[in-house]
Amino acid sequence: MENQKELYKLHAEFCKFMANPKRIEILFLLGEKEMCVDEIASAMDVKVPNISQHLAVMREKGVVEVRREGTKMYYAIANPKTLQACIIMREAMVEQMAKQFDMVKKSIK
Amino acid sequence: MENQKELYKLHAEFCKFMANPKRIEILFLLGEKEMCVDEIASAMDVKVPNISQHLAVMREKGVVEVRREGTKMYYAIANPKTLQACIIMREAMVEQMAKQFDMVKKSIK
DNA sequence: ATCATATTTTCGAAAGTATGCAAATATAAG
DNA sequence: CTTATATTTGCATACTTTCGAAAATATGAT
Repeated sequence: MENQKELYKLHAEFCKFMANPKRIEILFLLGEKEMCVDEIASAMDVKVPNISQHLAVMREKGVVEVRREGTKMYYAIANPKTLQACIIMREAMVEQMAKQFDMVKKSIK
Repeated sequence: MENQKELYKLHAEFCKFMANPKRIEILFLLGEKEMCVDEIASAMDVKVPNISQHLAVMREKGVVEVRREGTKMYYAIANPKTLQACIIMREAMVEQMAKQFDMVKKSIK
């Protein structure tokens, strides 16, 4: 029964990668194709060390996988379900915002 | 183009509710049925004010909705997609753990 | 009004996270 | 071996999150 708590802990730990806008942007970029660090950095207009740190977070959690090619490190999404879940979560957010906007509209008129 | 960044910010903000094991547990509890604060608190064996704080986070983000009945506040999931996405995210995590475990096994023998 | 019950808010301490920059490391090519 | 390029690490600082205890608020019943 107490293992449940441990599972929720792991689950939250895994999901923490989504608590930062840059990491979500990285996930969507990698959804298109695998990319190396400086490609991601210039696509996002963010400094390389910062991207590298965010990739480290995603790597530790097993969200992305990495492959070396010469001096370059190519990052890719480890499991497409991660992106799928992220997209559904965004849909839920957008639907919720629409719902709340509707309520505001109705309370005005 | 810069609106993209704003969307990722909102997306991350919304997803932050998943960055805590107790909030994930609350989401799964509410997936079964709507519940009031002290029901959730005793189901989870956590102090009521703490649950109330977590529910406030989830309310602000629009993850849960609330309905008053006398002195009690009944909480429910605002959009079932939120739970669906959360379940898929957990599947991704479990699959990833299995994959990593396999790699460890192979590197031992 | 007063009281009991349910919930929320506020405060402060401890722990955790984000960011930028400089320094360190790893690989490839000359 | 030296240099150039790509990436990671360390560290200081600022910011955020979590939680418990106590105080505040809201509703319903006496």
